[in-house]
Amino acid sequence: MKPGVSPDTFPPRSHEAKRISVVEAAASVFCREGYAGANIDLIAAEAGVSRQTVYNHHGDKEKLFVAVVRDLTERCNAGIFATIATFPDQPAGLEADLVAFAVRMNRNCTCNRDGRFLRKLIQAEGERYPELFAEWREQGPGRTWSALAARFARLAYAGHLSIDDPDVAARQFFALVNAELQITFMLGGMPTEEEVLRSATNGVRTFLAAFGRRKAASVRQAGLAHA
Amino acid sequence: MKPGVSPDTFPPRSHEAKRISVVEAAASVFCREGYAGANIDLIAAEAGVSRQTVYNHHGDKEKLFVAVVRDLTERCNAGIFATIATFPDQPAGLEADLVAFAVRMNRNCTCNRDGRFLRKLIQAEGERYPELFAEWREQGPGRTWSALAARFARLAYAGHLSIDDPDVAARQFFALVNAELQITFMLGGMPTEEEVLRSATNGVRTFLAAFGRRKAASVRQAGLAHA
DNA sequence: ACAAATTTAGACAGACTTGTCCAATTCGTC
DNA sequence: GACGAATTGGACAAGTCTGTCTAAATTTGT
Repeated sequence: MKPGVSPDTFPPRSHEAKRISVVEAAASVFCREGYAGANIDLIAAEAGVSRQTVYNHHGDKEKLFVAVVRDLTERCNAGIFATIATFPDQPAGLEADLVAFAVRMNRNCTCNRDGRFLRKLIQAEGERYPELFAEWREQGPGRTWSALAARFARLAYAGHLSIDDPDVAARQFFALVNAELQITFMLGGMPTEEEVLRSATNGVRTFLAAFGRRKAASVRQAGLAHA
Repeated sequence: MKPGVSPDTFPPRSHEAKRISVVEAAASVFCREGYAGANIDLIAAEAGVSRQTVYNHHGDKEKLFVAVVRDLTERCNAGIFATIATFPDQPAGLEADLVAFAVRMNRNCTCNRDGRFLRKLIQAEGERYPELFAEWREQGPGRTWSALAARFARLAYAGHLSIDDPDVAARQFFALVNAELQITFMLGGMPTEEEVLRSATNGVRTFLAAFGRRKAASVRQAGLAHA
């Protein structure tokens, strides 16, 4: 991974810092302009380094692009798993806890800088790099859905939910919670805190109406009705 | 709209046919390569015309791109409204009818060539042409959601569903029905007929569990469980 | 303070694009 | 069959971009 150096002395931090700076600037420019439209000079300028430094670190444009996607995938996955770890296993108030979880997921994974960038790169360039994005698919959604499904299964086993197929339920949870943000996502925009909360609230409410234990039948009519 | 011609004789059909041919080839190339990566020579070749003809018809690359998006938007909207017209207002079997409707929607609008192309262009270039895609947003999703919400409201009023907010329900219906196709859509792929059916079936089942009238409480456990 | 490695700015060739121009050809129509 | 409009292919200038190279300046560790 690291460029060849003397036995025990590794390159100064500034070296690594610049590498990161370049990758981040590249992520931003690739997303804004597309792969073909991205300009190495612009990336260098935005990273605050010279063009030559970009080539020294990453070889060529395509390798830089791959590095960007790998980087984003890794960070996003880390964020997703960290957030899944906060899933409410022993909920005090199920609706409130699931809403809070959904909002965390949105804020820390789906809507943050890395999440939006990765999504856009996948959408725009996914077909051009099949193996790269197949890798993302396995590492990301593949493991993510399983992990989330396991949490829902546990919640069902503990009697808080009534679920036939945890995998389907997990995917539907996500779909419901993001239902009102689709168009904003499509255009690469950043929903407001309030929109996220509203979409999550409406989504969780419907999710519980479908999968909630029937004991508390008044759940759906309880809260304020967000338009 | 049409280019200036003599009073009563309009250009031969071949003229218009080539215009269409160019726009379709352009849609394909813009989607595959992105705006910046799209090459006019390639578009011309794919359309089976000379480069000069492309310029004769559309002026320049940007105007051609706008024409492509307008064209796709128009056709997609027409398809969407035509499909919404087949919404089951007086359902014989509610679940089966809604599944069939969802499958129609997917096949004729979301997953067909125009739908996939338009979605990709919006995702990739939406930020670069705010007013163009704002127009799409108003003409497309804006009116679509209203129309669909109205249908659900009628269904609720007729006693087939129990819905608080028809707009929310309409968005959630779409989200649920496409829940299992998200990743395929992201990568610009085309789901199989079977995947579409499965996602629709699972989605409608959950939708009815949440919004169905309680009379038939056994709805959720009825059908075969699609994994 | 010194020596080695890294970074920088700039020039550079090669390739590629866009959009224009033009003469020759083809096509549809009368 | 002949006329006029549309189409074609090719050449073309102007601009942009990638990736390389070099010599000078800077930074880093010792």
